[in-house]
Amino acid sequence: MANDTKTELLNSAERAARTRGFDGFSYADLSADVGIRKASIHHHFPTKAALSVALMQRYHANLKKACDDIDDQEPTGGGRLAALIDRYRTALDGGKSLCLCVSFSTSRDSLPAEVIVQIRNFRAMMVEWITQVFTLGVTDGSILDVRDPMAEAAAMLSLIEGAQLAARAEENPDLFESAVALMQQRLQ
Amino acid sequence: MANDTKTELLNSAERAARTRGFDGFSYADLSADVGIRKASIHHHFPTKAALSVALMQRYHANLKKACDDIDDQEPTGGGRLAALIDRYRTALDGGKSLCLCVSFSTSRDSLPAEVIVQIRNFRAMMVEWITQVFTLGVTDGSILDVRDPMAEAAAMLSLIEGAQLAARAEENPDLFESAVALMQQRLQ
DNA sequence: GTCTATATGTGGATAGAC
DNA sequence: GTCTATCCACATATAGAC
Repeated sequence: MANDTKTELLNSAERAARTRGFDGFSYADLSADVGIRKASIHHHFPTKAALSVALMQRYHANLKKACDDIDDQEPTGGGRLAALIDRYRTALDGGKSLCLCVSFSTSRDSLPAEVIVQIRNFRAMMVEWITQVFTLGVTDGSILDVRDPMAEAAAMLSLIEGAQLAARAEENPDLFESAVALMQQRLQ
Repeated sequence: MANDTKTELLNSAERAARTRGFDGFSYADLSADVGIRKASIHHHFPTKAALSVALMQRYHANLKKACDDIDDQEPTGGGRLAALIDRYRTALDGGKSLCLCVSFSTSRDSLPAEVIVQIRNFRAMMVEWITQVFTLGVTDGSILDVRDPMAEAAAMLSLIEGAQLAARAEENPDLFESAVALMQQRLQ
């Protein structure tokens, strides 16, 4: 079930979208990557718009689960925020890949309206989770100098997305580290 | 000299690239926008790669000048940083447009090697300038809680670029404000 | 579910007249 | 410097056989 064609197509498409953007890959690329003909892809995803919806849906679910897993494994606010930063660091893949949400944002006008809604929901979910993490960090003293958890959360998400973008621009993961260094120093 | 065809093409291309990404516009779009035929555009910019180089070159010069102007007009570090944030806020155009550097970063693989170098130079220039602003802000006391000016600068650039991206994702400038609110509170 | 074959549009780019 | 006309590659998508 995990390695069926549909899943392989989603994997290939997500990799492509995150490295080259939504307008930067085609069904021909997926065809070459997965090893089936272009026309066969349409059987699984009738249009590229439908594919983009499926991508965002799976991405949202995956990140939600990642946040839940972090909650299970890290007891402190600081530990949870550090784990989130690490997740984005890993997703960068050495400066070759972006968060799908970041990648889709620049291609906004090429995407169906449904994906725009999905992007809004994704960001709302992330900001809400990060806000709770900051709130916990105040309570347990594991994050320094927290003024306003909600404002911190909005800034935090922009910071790590911007840090990914900087690293992607030069394909240099050091730029991600430079951008998040100050924030990491606040985590105990 | 300011409104010749070449400049109009650059203006149209920059607007297009910043709203739809480098892969999101074509010579046909520029043709319709500027009012000359596709083939005529090739007289001014033989290839799209050459056009992208010209765009980044002009963008770099424009931002350099903007920073110089801010230096002239704002005496304090806090004032200068606030002016930079305002520049990025204005560039957002209500959530429709990104910094060219941000837009190009996601299309990295479609761009000529020369542009990648230009992006690196652009970011280096910006980080250097912001670092000096933070240093001044420590001296004159106009920016609160500055730990390390260089680290602050890297984080600052990622923050405002990420904030633009968030606002662009939902075409909602409020998200830019939410992301930069905490930073603005540190400016006197 | 995958294939071949094809339709139809658009991409960047060139040749040569004016 | 701009035009018409054209090239070729590639995009998404469909029809119908196996």
